[in-house]
Amino acid sequence: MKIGELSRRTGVSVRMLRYYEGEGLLAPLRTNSGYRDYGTAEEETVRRIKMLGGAGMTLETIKRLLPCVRNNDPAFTPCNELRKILTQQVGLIDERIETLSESRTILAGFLASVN
Amino acid sequence: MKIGELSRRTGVSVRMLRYYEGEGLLAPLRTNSGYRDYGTAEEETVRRIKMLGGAGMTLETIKRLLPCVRNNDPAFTPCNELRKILTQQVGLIDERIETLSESRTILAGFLASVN
DNA sequence: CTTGACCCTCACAGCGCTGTCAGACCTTAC
DNA sequence: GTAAGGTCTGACAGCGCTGTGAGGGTCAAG
Repeated sequence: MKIGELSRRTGVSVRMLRYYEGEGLLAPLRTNSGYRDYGTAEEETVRRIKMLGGAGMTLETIKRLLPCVRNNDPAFTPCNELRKILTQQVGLIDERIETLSESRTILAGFLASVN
Repeated sequence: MKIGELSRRTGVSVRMLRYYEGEGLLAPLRTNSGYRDYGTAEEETVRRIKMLGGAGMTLETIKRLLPCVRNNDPAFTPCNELRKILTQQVGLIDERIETLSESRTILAGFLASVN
């Protein structure tokens, strides 16, 4: 399928689909005239990228994760990197939450002192 | 005092001090030769900017907040905007934490499914 | 064969900082 | 007077996306 259709199906903008490719996350075939030609597998890949991105992952990180994901369908293939990356990501998120919580405390303190 | 000294005293880089000025958060005097000349009040302002920034605020937001802060010393002067802005900021942080928590849940789910 | 919808590549812009570099002047002290 | 160190302005770069626009092919239907 062409890029417009894939975009409609996945809800990912055409711009972003091309960007994924530039970042090495997708490698669609090309027609003679140069049009990108995506298969069903690519569609699934895009869905996963979207999902992982929605979980706050960088494309760079997703890229590292994709080899563990591309193979079979319903769940993830547990390759060596997988657990490691996921664990790192959770740690990263925890840090961010921690930072935000501290900020929240500070601001809430200010707010309380203004009462 | 000159910018270098202020930088040393506050721990804010020279670059950032100039940036604050460009954003309208500081307005130091100038010597005849064009050097910035900061007073004690400015130093205190920089400390506050740093603190509020550390609490996750945008310079833009801090700028709106400063008029409520500049006047007296130990705490904040409760001007009309103050409560409103602080409340907004706390709300913003809560949203971000919420988003991150959702991401965390998703990733933790993946991680669990890999076990 | 023309029109419209789609596709291509390349590149600029913006978010909110922050570092760094270039080219040039000022100040202090020897 | 010279040298070192501080300051000035201006501008480019990077983070990780994302939209938008220009300029130009492609494909299908009428």
